Amino acid sequence: MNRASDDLFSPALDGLNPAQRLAAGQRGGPVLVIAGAGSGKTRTLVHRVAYLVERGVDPSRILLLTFTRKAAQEMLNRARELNPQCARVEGGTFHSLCYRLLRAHASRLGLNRQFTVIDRGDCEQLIRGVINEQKLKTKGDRQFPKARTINDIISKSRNQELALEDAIEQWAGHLLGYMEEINKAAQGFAAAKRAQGLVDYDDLLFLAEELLRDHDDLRQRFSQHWQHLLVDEYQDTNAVQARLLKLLASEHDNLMVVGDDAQSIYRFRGARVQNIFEFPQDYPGAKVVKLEQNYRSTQAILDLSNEVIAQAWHRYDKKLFTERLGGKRPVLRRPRDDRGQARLVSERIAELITAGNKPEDIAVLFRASRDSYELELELTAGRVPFVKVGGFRFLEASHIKDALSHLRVISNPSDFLSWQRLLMLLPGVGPKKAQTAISHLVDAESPELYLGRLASAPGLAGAAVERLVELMSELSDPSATPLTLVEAVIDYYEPICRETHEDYPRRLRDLEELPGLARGFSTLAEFMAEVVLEPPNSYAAETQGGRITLSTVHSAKGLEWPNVFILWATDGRLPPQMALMDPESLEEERRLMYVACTRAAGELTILAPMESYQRGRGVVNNELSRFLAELPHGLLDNPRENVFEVPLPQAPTPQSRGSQHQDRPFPVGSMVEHNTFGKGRVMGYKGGKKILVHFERHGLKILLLEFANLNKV
DNA sequence: CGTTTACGTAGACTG
DNA sequence: TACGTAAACG
Repeated sequence: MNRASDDLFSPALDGLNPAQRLAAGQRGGPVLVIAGAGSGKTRTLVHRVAYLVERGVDPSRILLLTFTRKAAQEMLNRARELNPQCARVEGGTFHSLCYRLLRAHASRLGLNRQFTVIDRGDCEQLIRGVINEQKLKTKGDRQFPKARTINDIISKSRNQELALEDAIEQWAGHLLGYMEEINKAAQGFAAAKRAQGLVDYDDLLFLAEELLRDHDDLRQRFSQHWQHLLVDEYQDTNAVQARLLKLLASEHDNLMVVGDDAQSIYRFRGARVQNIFEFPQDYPGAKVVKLEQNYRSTQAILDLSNEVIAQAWHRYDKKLFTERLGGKRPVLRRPRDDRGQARLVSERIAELITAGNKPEDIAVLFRASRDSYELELELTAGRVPFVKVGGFRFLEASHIKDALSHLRVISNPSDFLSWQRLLMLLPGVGPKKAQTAISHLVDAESPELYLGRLASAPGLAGAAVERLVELMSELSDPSATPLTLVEAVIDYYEPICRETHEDYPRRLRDLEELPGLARGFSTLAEFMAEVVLEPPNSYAAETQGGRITLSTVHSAKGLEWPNVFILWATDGRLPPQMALMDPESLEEERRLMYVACTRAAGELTILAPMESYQRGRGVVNNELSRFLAELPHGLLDNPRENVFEVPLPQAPTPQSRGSQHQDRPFPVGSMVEHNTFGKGRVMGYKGGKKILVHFERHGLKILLLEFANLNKV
């Protein structure tokens, strides 16, 4: 009878705590799950999937969207253990979903059906080409923005949906003088993509939105097809992703999003933490469930983490708690410099391993990829095996791009970017000859024609070209599998790689990874899309056992280890110098520190070298990261066993601490009214003196409490 | 002579 | 790594 009671006894909800059960056992409609770090978010989603299937929802009509495809696969594997039928649930990333939709309906948008997905490096090269072609840069102009910078600006303007000028103003004010050139570059870039059938990551989202928005039959069809949508990491979605969800959910509103505003760390690439705040308004009647019990860390680590995030502008107030009371207090150590830091960490790692800890239970986290450089040297010297995650991307390595460019022109012959790349591998061919050869290819329509023209293009002759033509005709065999194609390319490219790269042994080893990736794909297009769409970090991580992990904080998102080290917890590194001027960036850095701390289950060691060497400035003193310096005493252990180490800075004065918690006249989340700005919602407090309000008509404002003159609504 | 290639140096985050 | 310049190539 009682509908709630049959849910309560659903086997699919076994083993969940009450809050998790409440979330996983929703029948439908919009649901927002605020899932604190380590609160069993994945577990909840897994059980949610099993619950829906158990209730009779066709598994293939459930769609699970996650940050990486690997995350989706892992969740679905776990769900399958609860109910084998869950194997048929569909899962992936936003980008892979968009790719599928576009692939199936490219013609509706007038898009080349053979379109190729390109990565950031490709975008930059395309922009570089436009700059040269249109002579946007006057010779010797050192101020002229790099292709990378221009691409960043374009991508930011698109992700945040700002006019290009506004994006330049906000992110690169010093380049306002190049407005016209950047504008032309952006237009040329867009034109080049269109002409060559290239689609970048941003395009995937916007084109898919266009497809569903402008073609009502498709919107209806897909929305009806996926009856339940589950979205992980909602705090890191951007505006267009939120609109895509709206379109996909339009027929039923069965949308569950899961996230944690305190862990939003992708603002720099367009993520809108507001999405998670606005969800209840976007979906009136949405249920909000908070998961606050942490199953990962000891109380000592949570105490620190809670304080780190306590002053953040986050609206969904929550305090993590755990049953793992006590635990070792996190340790703060202040070695003299990065070598001292590397030595301390590697020594401690050696101790941990000697004491019986497994290497794979140890992780070292840092803000930027190069922050681990000294430690890598130290670990290599000490023969401690490690795997580094983040920073380097397999697919962006030049030798991988070289090899793949041959396959790209097979699946999309108008991909001139790849033609250029592969032609320039030929001896005696530089940008000029490649360009003229390509202009002879332009109006060829079939791969065969391309081949004919390639062989006869002016300036191209000789044994190397013959080998290339031979390879291309081999690759044109429509019955060949991706695996055999990849092997043919490697056979062809290997001698070139040996010639051009000093460090060819390492590069050849990378190339040997490709056949393994290609295995199992039946079409070249599928394989190429997979390789571009799946963040390549995950490939290496699969095979690693017996190694400690070195990772950027971003790449560590969602993961945990019993023992965690955080490097460079200093002002200038975490937060980085660049973030110090911009309050919103600084907030993101604080969340990053929070994410870093909450990765630790049992033991957390934070390092903050006293000094560092900076180009142009020599040796400089480092302040302890402001996110730690502002904390009350007692949360961190600060041993003085090392001569270079210094005690914690002065504890904050009693009144400043007191004021943080007491002078909060309006509860976070409540509505207030301001004389000029009108109504708004309290998002949080800043430093005890400032309040953060999101006004309905004026957006986010930081106001001084003393003068704001706010009234309760 | 126009191109390609080799080389030295400035500059770097995060996916 | 990428760009600018200079040497080498054809």
